[in-house]
Amino acid sequence: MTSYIYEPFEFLKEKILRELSVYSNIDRDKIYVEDPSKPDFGDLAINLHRTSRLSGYDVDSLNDIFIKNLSRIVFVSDFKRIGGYIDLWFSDSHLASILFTSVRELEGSYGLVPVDKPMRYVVEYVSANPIHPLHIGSGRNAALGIVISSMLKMTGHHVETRFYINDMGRQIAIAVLGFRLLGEPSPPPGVKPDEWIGFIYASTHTIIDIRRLKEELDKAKIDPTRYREILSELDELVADAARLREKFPQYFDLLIDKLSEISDVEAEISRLSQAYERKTDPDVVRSFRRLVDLCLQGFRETLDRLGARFDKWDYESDIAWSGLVDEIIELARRSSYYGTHKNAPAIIFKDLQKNPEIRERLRLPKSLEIPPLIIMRSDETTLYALRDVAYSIYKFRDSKADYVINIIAAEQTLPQAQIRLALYSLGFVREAERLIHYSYEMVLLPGYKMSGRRGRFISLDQVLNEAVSRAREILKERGSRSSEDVAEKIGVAAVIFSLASISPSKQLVFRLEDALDFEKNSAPYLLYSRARAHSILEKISEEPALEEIDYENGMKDPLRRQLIIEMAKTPSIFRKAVEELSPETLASQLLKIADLFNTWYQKDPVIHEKDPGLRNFKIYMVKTVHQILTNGLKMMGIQPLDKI
RNA sequence: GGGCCCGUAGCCUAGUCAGGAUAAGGCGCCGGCCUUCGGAGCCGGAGAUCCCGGGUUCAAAUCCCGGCGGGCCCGCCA
Repeated sequence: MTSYIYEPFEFLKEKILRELSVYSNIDRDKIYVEDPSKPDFGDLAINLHRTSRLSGYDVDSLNDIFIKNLSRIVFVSDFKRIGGYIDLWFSDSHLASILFTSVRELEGSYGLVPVDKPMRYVVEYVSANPIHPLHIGSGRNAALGIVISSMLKMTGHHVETRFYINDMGRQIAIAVLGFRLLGEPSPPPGVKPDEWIGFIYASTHTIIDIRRLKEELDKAKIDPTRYREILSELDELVADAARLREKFPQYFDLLIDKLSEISDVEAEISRLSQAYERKTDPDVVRSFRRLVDLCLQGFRETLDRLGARFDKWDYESDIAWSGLVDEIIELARRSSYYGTHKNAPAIIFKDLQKNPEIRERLRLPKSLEIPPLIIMRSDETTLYALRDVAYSIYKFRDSKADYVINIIAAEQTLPQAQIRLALYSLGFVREAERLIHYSYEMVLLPGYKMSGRRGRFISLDQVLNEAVSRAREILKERGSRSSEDVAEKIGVAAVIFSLASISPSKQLVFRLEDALDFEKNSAPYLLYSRARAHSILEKISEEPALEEIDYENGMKDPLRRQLIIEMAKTPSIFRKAVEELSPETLASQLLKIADLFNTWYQKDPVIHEKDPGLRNFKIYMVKTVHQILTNGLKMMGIQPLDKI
């Protein structure tokens, strides 16, 4: 006999409503219930007005019918009409016994509701350009990707994670130009490879820009306003250059020399870029890959630290070389949506995007007008959007995916919509409908204007290092004797949690001091709460028998009762969080459980409880808290710590 | 100019999609506790025109319309 229930609260709620429906002869779906706004209003509230509208009965008749029948339901212990509501209370012993039985039978997985239909998901995330270290924005992306993929995995889906390596385009070519001019130097000792590449990229870019601006300055002498503008821009650039030079003067100066020998820098950048895309010059290809791989080496170090793991690393250039892009171009040419836009070959979405049904199915923003997608430049090289169409198809094929989730910043809403429309118009209807742009807003650092191409940068590494050293300090202050490893884990967890626990649609101002505020609303707080629960359980040698739990007595205390109710609801809330891909829902439920647990255990001894029935009850409460926090933290991509 | 996202106490956040009770939590502030199963604690308090204005509804933070403020996007860049 299976004796566990995945969602105890939902289970009882449905049981009660079905019985009530039968007794009252009103459809279950027409009885409208809500979560009461506070514990005084019961465990569940029937909204009489709403139910009246749904069922056709007037409020007073409904009240009479329900009041008469509620007393017949064994799972309801009490009920009360207050204003427009009938508030009802679950039978204490039933609720707690279902909860604890499930906790025991589910053997550590309480809180995780297995999905009905496991699906194959691809989660593509981070995918940062490999020309400078990861920054805090990539950190938000990584945190979201970690949570989304572990939520899906832990509830039974198959997940493949992918990192798309944007190794094409002008930016990389600029870095490669500088890299080659310097003789492709390895990072100096102690310098992280991505930081090294970031230096080369920013220096090259800045030197080129200074040179270009100086030429413009000469031409602008006749226009005083423009002249002053350029002058002030130049000032800023020179300051950036000075700062960059300070890092590695000999390399910086060498770069200036070498660049000055090139008469047409732009042409050189284009030459490199095209040689790579067309794979015409093996030496250039080798340089690109060497630079990109160096940078990725640095990325991996940081991502490993965060716990962001990737099953596949996909080079954009491999997609471009694979023939898939040519296939797509061919398909586009034959398509009825083919046309020209700005004198370039394009897919025109004019009529297609007016169809409201298609807009709905492709989840295109209501009034977003989507311009044509240009499929290649006039020099016949490809554009990133088209390569991305090819890559989307590749992801579906290679992973045999049911859904592909792209975790990509909100500023790419339009190109992402273009990709879905392009897929649709080329006949990849299923892919178009199942490609999900998981969008998130920017991360701002207060008072700091970041710029990768100027090397003005706070890297994710710096943020993590600060978080860890702050964690170390706090541990020391508290007299903890835990290892350096614990400080590392707490610091990293704090950063992940602070980046993933607020709605992705909201802009996030990242304040180091907030993320590192280990008091409340933070990973350290959750970890600490779980460690307490863990240590209580460690001190208990026996496994209490479920039959020896005094449920009635256990539920008499309002603090205990409130925690029990919240814990019985948790699996459903977690399930909702997974269905809606909503890390913030997960985070706030975890905080709620931790808050209730801390408030309760503080004044109600568990181990020292004399009454055996009550003691067993409390032990099971701690067990339940422990499981919920363990599983919830794991879904957040945070490994629990038994000792802090 | 057009579009997308955001606006909830001094500050941060949940609730908004699926409208319902006195708008929920945290930080900070004020006052109190001292009983460490892990004090990173506990109790109490003050603090909100839910950006503004209209509309729909018995009922609006939530839905609709119009504004305002902030961010972002509208490239043969990625």
